[in-house]
Amino acid sequence: MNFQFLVDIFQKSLEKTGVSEGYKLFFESPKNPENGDLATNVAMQLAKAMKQAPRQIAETIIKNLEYDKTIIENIEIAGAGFINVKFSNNFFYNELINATETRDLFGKGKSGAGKKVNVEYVSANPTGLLHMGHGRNACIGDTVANMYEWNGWEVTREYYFNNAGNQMNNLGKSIFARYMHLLGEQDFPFPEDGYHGSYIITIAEMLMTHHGDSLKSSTTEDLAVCRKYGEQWCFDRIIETMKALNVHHDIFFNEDTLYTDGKVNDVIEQLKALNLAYEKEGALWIALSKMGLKDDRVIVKSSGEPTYRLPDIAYHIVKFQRGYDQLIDVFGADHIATVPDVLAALKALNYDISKIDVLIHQFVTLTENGEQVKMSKRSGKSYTLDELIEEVGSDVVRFFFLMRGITTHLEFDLALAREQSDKNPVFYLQYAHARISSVLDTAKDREINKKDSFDPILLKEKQELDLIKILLKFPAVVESSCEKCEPQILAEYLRELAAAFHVFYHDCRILGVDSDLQNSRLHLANITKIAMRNGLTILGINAPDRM
RNA sequence: GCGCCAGUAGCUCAGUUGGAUAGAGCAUCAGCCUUCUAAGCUGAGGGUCACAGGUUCGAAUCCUGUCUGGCGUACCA
Repeated sequence: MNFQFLVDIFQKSLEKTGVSEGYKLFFESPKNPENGDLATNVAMQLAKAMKQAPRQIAETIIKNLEYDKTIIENIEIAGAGFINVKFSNNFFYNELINATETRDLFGKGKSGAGKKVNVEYVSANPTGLLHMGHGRNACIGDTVANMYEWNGWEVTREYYFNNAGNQMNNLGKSIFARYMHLLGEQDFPFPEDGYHGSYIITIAEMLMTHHGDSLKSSTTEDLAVCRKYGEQWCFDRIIETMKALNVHHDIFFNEDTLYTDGKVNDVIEQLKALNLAYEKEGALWIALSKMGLKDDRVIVKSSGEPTYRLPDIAYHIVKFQRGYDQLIDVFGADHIATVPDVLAALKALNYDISKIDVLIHQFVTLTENGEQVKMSKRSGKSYTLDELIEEVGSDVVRFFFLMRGITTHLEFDLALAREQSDKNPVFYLQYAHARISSVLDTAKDREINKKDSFDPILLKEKQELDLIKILLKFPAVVESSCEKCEPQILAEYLRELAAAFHVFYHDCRILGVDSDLQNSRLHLANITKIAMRNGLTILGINAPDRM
């Protein structure tokens, strides 16, 4: 629904009233339906400046209002000075016709037409299997990317593959130690902060089948083989897990290319040229204190290895140079410390950081029977994402990760997720879709053919009008959930839509009523199905025809 | 110590640039299937919006302080 016309006619009325500033004209839908379809508080905002009672101002505004009475049924003053607008049913009927004409593309927006966005998500190190936290990240990132696509953006989905640095060496050493153990060298020391998971042993076993004891001499090359082998194994498994979760990427950006292409050195040179990097105690520091932050940080360790901040900066520059209109990073709360540093450095290097949107999601806790299931990659005791998907299915996993706001801590209730019943919230949505499919199938079986057009005026029951009104919000919800990068808004909306459909279905028969009414109701059911399917598709969840 | 996120019904969470009587799901209780899928629908109970101040016509929402939990505060990522 497009309410711009409403803003326009109010704007005109305000001009006629002689008001030109001191207010922000906007409409919101009142909680209580008795207060109409849309309301504005503009009269209350003006009360002080105009030195008049809000209700009196509202009266003047309404008097100067010119509007089409076939579209707006009623405008009245209520409460402390709200102006409530009630649309006529005709308005909704026209909008419903417009919506059905978009067919399968209902909800598709154009606000991003011609613009390019890069969404980076998951970006887990290839040092192990994905766990719950990565799962939330993957679902948020993938869904945000879907939302941008639905609003007309050209979307690049990217995974930053940290295959350089200390953690990778650590992986190589852990694998090598297990490899030595398998060769009977039980006393070979396991690295102190090594990876303890059983998958390391699996990798070592495979390594032994391929290489026998040829790596035993423990040269740098041997360790590099372990490292590379482990990286590939982890990468393959990560891809598999994401595939099971309906998550994919267009680009896997390898961190090590930042070194081979000289991008990291470029950053160092540029920072030095701006006098923003300096040597101290054998390390290279970035002068964040000159950029408005509190402490300077090391970007190249005294060992000669860079810290994560440096490649992070270089990587963002690479993304900037590809010419996106917007860059989105999806990070877990544990990465929060790096964000201000990277942004400050990019700003100092003259990049427009207003194009960067960093989404920080809070942690996931997995509970079962009121007890927390801990997950830590290095200790090895973890409930992997694979196991979770295997156990409850991808649809449930995705919905559980998306049904909460990204800034809140998410409690993943395993018992509830396992529940294959009406208690499980995702089924409520899928069931609405399956029900509609079933009715449409039954109609076909009975050789009831939906006509090309329908008469919306026949849809005059309260349940029908309620459903229509909620249905018409769909495109705006797709747009605002994208603007706010908040999948939860869409998930919550779909629950509301499903509820409105279930009530309609319960109270209004679709098949077997008067044939014109039957035709109109079939159309209403059909467009509801399309909205539900499109919404679920954006969330990456299946819309089943049968349950 | 400092920074970020959070604190709303028994539990998990919504609450749109400050708005009208603070909502939903689950749980509890009471109803509804000879008719298109009961994984559904209807109703009831359930609240000091962590606490204390402040801003104003109006605060769960904004400001200040306090308390509680999570994350961070590395020459790990």
